[in-house]
Amino acid sequence: MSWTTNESEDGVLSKYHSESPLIDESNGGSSGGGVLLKKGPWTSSEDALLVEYVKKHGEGNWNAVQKHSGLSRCGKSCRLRWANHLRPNLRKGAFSQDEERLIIELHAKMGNKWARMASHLPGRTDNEIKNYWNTRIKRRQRAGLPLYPPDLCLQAFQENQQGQNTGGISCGDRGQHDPLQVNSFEIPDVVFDGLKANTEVLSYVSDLTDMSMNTMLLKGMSPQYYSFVPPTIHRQKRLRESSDVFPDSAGCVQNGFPLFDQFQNDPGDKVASSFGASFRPDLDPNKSLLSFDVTQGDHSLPNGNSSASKPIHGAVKLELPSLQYPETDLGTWGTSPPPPVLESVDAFIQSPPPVGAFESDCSSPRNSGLLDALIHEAKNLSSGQKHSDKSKNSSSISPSDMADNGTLNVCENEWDEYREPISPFGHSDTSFMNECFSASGSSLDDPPSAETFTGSVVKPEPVYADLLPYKVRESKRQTDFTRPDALLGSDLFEQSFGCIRGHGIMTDTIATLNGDNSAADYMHLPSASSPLSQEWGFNYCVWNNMPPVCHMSDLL
DNA sequence: AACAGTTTCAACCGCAAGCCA
DNA sequence: ATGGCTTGCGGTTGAAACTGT
Repeated sequence: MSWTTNESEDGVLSKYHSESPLIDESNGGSSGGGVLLKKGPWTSSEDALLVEYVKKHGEGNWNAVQKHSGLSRCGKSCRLRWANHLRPNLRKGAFSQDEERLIIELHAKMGNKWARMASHLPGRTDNEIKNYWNTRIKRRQRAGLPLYPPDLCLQAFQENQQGQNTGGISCGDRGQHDPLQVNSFEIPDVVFDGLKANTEVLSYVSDLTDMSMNTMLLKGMSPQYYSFVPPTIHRQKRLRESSDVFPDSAGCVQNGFPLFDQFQNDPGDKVASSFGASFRPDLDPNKSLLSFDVTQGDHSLPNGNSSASKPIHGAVKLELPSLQYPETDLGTWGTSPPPPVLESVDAFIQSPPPVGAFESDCSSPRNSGLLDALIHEAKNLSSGQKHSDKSKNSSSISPSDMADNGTLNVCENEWDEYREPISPFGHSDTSFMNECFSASGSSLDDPPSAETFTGSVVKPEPVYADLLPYKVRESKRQTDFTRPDALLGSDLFEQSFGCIRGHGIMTDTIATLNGDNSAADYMHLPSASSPLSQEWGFNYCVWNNMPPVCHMSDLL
């Protein structure tokens, strides 16, 4: 138990430990008289005093609590205790599914505006919501899942388009929309809070109409694009992470296969290495997004075409919108010392690399809700396609690099075959896979158990059952997703992974994770001997967009 | 059972806005 | 206009609880 004087409320002048939960009022009752103020956990007697005080005097004037109640707590502490624990009508316990969904929705809309979010969740405190969200971020990061359900992004986008079509921008939280009254996963005014009254930014919103969501999602808008970095991350921290994430020749960026670094703490190490070994010989850097040549520490390519851009294609594809990191120096990518692998992965998910071509065109709605970033990214992609020439000579990645990349086209074309016909945008493969592999859960937090490749247990990620694409739902009826064998043998699985059949990656992966050869049986595949080159681009796309290899652990 | 690693959550801190004298 | 005070907010910390080995 620590104590401090209230001579400086925020600056602790002295601390010491005491056995006594409460300080004797005789120590001094004046709030300005250097009274020792207690810190740390509240005791029930303190709570009682505070409750009694509020009953008598009402809320507010918290600095007076100490005077009138004998509590040796600073006003701030009293207010916090009251607000978070003592006030009536507080809802305690785990968030319900509806609440969780609402939080996600609200966060997409507001960003880290915990207090505002709390006002939409009766009985919940900003602190609770904040803690929940931070936990969620960690979990989803670790699992390699997007922060937001793809549908949320789509919905935001559609809302935007509707706004365009009806001659106006859907403007943010106007204080009228009460999400509690929204039946479904509706986010009518999501996204554009930060765009109001900013014509420059709005201009890119209009550009959005040039591209479909399909384009956005399929041409490099991998799921990780909408696992946007939360704005909670300090700029300085972002910078550090951004540089950490792009060490020179080592690691995720270099090989363009970021998520697979997660294998490195796992027996799946073998998988990671097998990827490198399997693919390198056949890769054509001009066609593939990836470069597995670990010798490319200078980011140069065999064809001499590019510098930093090509090898990090995959990274950029996987990354978050650059708009939040315009200040990060691209040049630092290759100079920072290699970070710990897992940190790297986490940071990689969280902190996108800056992309010069991206940052050049638009101002960044940095402080807006996270989905703003998606829109921003979409605009960047769009504009990048329009100005491909400009970026070709750039040392940084540009959207056109991605757009021009034949692999992506392959990816898109092939994915069309697998695209969910009912879903308006074919449903991202991420959601598809996420949902496939976690579809057995009925609760938002109740999918099958998942383990990360760090070996630590990760709380399963929410499943948005009602967001399941039709095909998945249909398949779900016929397949027991709680049973890996059933899933692996199902048509759904076949469809999902059919794209990567033929080269044995999946087989190897599963076999590795299983520690046996059963995967080959499940996959009905020839094993690693099959040619890779034709399929690699699309394969990569699938893996790229697929969450997470980690999710293979869900399967197994 | 003991230990270590991880997660959760209550509480603290610093800052900023609003109010008022 | 200014400075002090109060309140509110968002980020961070650290202890407790939990889980795996």
